[in-house]
Amino acid sequence: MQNISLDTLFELSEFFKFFGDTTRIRVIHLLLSGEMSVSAIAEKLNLEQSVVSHQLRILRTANLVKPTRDGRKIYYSLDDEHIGEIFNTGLAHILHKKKG
Amino acid sequence: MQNISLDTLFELSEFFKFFGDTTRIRVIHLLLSGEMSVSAIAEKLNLEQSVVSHQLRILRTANLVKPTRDGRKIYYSLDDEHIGEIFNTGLAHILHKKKG
DNA sequence: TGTATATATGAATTGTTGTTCATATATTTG
DNA sequence: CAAATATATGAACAACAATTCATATATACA
Repeated sequence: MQNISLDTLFELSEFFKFFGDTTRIRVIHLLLSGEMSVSAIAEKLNLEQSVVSHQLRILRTANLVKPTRDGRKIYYSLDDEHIGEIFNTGLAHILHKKKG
Repeated sequence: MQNISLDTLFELSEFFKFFGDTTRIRVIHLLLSGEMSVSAIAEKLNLEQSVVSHQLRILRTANLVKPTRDGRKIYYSLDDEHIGEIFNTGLAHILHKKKG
């Protein structure tokens, strides 16, 4: 293994935290299929609008999603090439584990 | 994207949580080079023994690491083929981001 | 310009998680 | 078997994070 700075390891753990919440992982999963408005996300996931907005702000601040306004709706999409890769790597693990 | 059950998405977020803590990611990083005793981990990471033990228990319960006793020392090693893959995928993201 | 709709945000609350400290358990060795 | 060493664990505390609720901001449209 390479020599990785304490700072980088900290950032790495911070990065994984974004995937470590059910609400956010569900939002991420949804956006893997394409952009979606806040209200559509809330409806699809059966969550309050405020919950979705709060979590989207966290993801947006981290540049994991990006907003595009169209009228009064704001469409969010994934803004990072690596998100799908990370998601799928983790998913492969879960599914593999399920099989035993 | 596939249809992934709510349950699986929950497990996925729980799985990523293990990587979402500085202490744990540092332990994982260390163990990527091979097995190591609890005291050696604590010394190397400059952490209290108790802190390391507590976090190792979390990783052990999740079957991410496994212990092997040798005398009074207990050596921990990674017990999951996917850990390195996940770690490196995340790391690639961080390093890529650093470059801009 | 007033009303409705879409989203964001702040404050309070609640739940969760990590660390600390003290102590327990297990193993080796004198 | 007592003392020393290695690790584990429980309880208390502190820090943090997610949700809720109320409200603010922004846009569209009559």
